[in-house]
Amino acid sequence: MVRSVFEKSDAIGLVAEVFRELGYEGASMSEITARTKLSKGSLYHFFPGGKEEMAAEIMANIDAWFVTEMFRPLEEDEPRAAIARMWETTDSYFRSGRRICLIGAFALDETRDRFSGTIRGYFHRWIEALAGALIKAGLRGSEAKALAEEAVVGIQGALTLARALGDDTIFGRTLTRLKRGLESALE
Amino acid sequence: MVRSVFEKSDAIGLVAEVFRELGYEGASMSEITARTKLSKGSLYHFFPGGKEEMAAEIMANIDAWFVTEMFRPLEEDEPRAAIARMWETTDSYFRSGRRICLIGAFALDETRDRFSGTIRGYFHRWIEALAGALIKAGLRGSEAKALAEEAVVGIQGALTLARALGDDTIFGRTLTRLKRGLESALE
DNA sequence: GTCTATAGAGTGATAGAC
DNA sequence: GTCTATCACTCTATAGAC
Repeated sequence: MVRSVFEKSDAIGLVAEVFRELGYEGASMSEITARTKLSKGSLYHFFPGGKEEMAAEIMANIDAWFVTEMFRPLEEDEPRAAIARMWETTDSYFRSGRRICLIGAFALDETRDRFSGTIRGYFHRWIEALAGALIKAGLRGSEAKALAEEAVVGIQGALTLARALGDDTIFGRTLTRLKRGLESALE
Repeated sequence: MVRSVFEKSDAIGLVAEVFRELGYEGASMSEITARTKLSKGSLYHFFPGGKEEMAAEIMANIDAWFVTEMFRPLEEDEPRAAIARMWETTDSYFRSGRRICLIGAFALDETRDRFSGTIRGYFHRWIEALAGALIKAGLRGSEAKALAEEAVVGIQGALTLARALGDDTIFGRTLTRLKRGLESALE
């Protein structure tokens, strides 16, 4: 018998891509087993709570990644450098718009009610961390908050339109516009 | 026996709200019958093609509404007045951000593959109609296109964040910002 | 031997179609 | 309401690591 041994963290990444492509309700266990090549035994071993636990762990995993790679740098590092890295991180994480934001997608339907704390926390911290960096870089609080909100709104909207239009250029174009908006406010 | 007689157009509106709340995969036939009070018999009478036909007709219906109320006015009426009305129509249609964009939500998961033509056409026509009005109002084509895209991106992003954050103010704030951006470009 | 990870048939419930 | 397919999930068996 051939055995492939996975770590739980591998399973989280594989299952995450299925949820990202199919949505929470659209990702059936049989599609998850088919696409990940993980058996039900493995999946229920890693996630005894089933689909809901899978999604919760995936979201926690995404949130933790953003905290490490983006939010904490914005909160703690030199603000202008951290903001510059934020744009790069955003473009590479979302693969120039070809990959959607799972947390944003879950926010749109009733899936939100299962995970509302994580969803709200993720977007709230992103906006607050960016606004904080803008304040440290010299902006007034009200302007910083407005620009941070505008940036996160723009990123989410561009992800929706990139997929809706099948347009590989709109995400990069939007990031460039948002980046310039912040830079001109900081001059 | 009490009978409520529905027209197909009534059924479309009722079922649309269920899809909007639950998503395509999340909206099971039993939830649709429970929430609309329409029997399975009525639903299959109106939509012999089942769920997929329901969703297709709902999207066509939404698209037609936007063509009449927003896209054709932008294309044919006095541009500044049509743009001013677009902001009002957008705010009231999406109920100040409490109602999501069904077509945008369908774009995010594999549901998109079923309806990609309608989804693409809707957003493409919105951007083109707004850009056309901006050109008629005096802007250069490249600037008009960029601002139109920015507006539709911002509307979609604000809808996502309004639901994600449970924030009733972000949608109105975003519309005001986008409106001012267009107005200052037109001065 | 014990233990964990895996495989996948089997469960009752519920899906969408009619 | 009735149909069959598929749903999320359970459970037994067993492979390999120790």
